Amino acid sequence: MESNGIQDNAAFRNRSSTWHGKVKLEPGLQPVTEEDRSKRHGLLGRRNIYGQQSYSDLIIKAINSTPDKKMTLSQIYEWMMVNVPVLSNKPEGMASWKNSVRHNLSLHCKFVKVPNPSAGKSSFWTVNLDVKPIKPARRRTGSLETNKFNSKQQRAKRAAHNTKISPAVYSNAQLMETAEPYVLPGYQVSPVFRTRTWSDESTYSQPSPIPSEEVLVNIPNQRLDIPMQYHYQPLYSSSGQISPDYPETMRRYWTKPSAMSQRIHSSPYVRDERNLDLLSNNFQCNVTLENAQIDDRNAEENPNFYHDNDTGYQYAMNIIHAGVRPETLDLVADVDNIQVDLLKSPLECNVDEVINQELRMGETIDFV
DNA sequence: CGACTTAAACATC
DNA sequence: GATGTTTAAGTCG
Ligand SMILES: [Mg+2]
Repeated sequence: MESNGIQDNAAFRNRSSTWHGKVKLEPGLQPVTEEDRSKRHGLLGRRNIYGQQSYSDLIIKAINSTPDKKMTLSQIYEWMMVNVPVLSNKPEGMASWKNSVRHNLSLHCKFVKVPNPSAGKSSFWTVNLDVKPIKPARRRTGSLETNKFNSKQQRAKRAAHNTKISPAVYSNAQLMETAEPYVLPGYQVSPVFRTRTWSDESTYSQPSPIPSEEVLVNIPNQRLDIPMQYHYQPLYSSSGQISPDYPETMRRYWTKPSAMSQRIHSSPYVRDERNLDLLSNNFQCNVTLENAQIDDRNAEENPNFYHDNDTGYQYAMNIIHAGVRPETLDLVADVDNIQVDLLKSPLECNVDEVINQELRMGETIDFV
C-alpha cells in the first residue's frame, strides 16, 4: 500500500517478491552479483529471442503432448520434470515452480479445468486458445480522455474476467470475433453458399451438416467417461438443387432437430468421403447424466451403449453450424442464434476435393 | 503499463 | 497434503 512504508523496506519484507537471496536484505553487506541478477529472473531464466519459454508456454506443450489434450496437475508436474532441464534436477517436494504452475493454470483463462470422472482424482486441465483475455481499451492517440480508460476498477474487472471464464459468458458476437474457425471432422464445407464477401477472393461458405453416408460418431464424453455413439441415417438432397434460403432453413433446423426430416430435402450438402470413419475423429460433447440413457436396442450385446435422446446430435449440429470448436461453443451464451458469417475468418472449403467427389458421384457441377 | 515470475494466504477436497 | 484461487510484490521491455 504505502510505497514509503515499512513494506517498502526489503529488510522487513515478509512476503512475496521475486527477489532472491539476502543480497538486498542486508543493506550494504554485499553487492548484487551477476548470479543474483540472473536468479532474479526465475528458474526458467530470462526470456529472449533465443529462448526460454514461459510457464504458460510449457503447460500448453505439456497438455498438447497427450492424445486427449488434457492432463492432471501431477501429470503436468511429471512432464515438466522430464522436459524442462532446469527443473529436472530439482529435488522432489513442493517446489516453487510447482506453485508457479498452479498459479498459471488458475490465472490464465485459456487453461480450463474439466472434471475428472475417475473417483478421487483431480481435474483435467485443457487448453482453449479461443478463450482470450480482455485487453484494455486502446487509448486514442490524440484523446484527452486519458484516465477514463484503464481505471483501477476496470483493470480489476478485466482481471476477474480473465482469470476465470465461467460458462456462457461470451456474447455471440464476442465469440465469433476471436474464435478459430473449426469444421467438424467428417463434414465438408459447401462452396455454394457464400454468406459473406471476404477480403480475399477464395471461396468460402458454411458447413453442411449432412454426412454423405451412414456413419457412427463416437463421442467420448469427458465428463461422464462414457463413449457416446450416434447413429446417423444417410440423408440425401433430392437433386443437387440448392435452396436459396439455406441459412435460415438450417437455423430453424438446428434449433428444432425433430423437424429435420421435413426440411432436409431443401438443404444442400457436399459429400466428404475422406473422413467417413468418424470413429477416429472424436470430438467432445457435453452430455449430462440426466439425459444419458442405456440404449435398449443394443443393451444385450453392449451394455455400455448409451444414447442421450439426441442432445448429442443436436450438439454436433450446433458445432457444425457455429463453425467453432466444441469447447468454445460451451462458452457462448446464445447457442441457437450463432451467425457463422460473423467468424473472424472464413471456414475453408476444399474445392478440389468437392469437385472430385461430385465427379465421382456422376453429378454435374453447376456451381463455380 | 503489460507480461511475466515468485511468494504466500486462503479455501476446498 | 494436494489442488486451486487470489492477492501481492517484484523485474523487464
Ligand atoms: Mg484458468
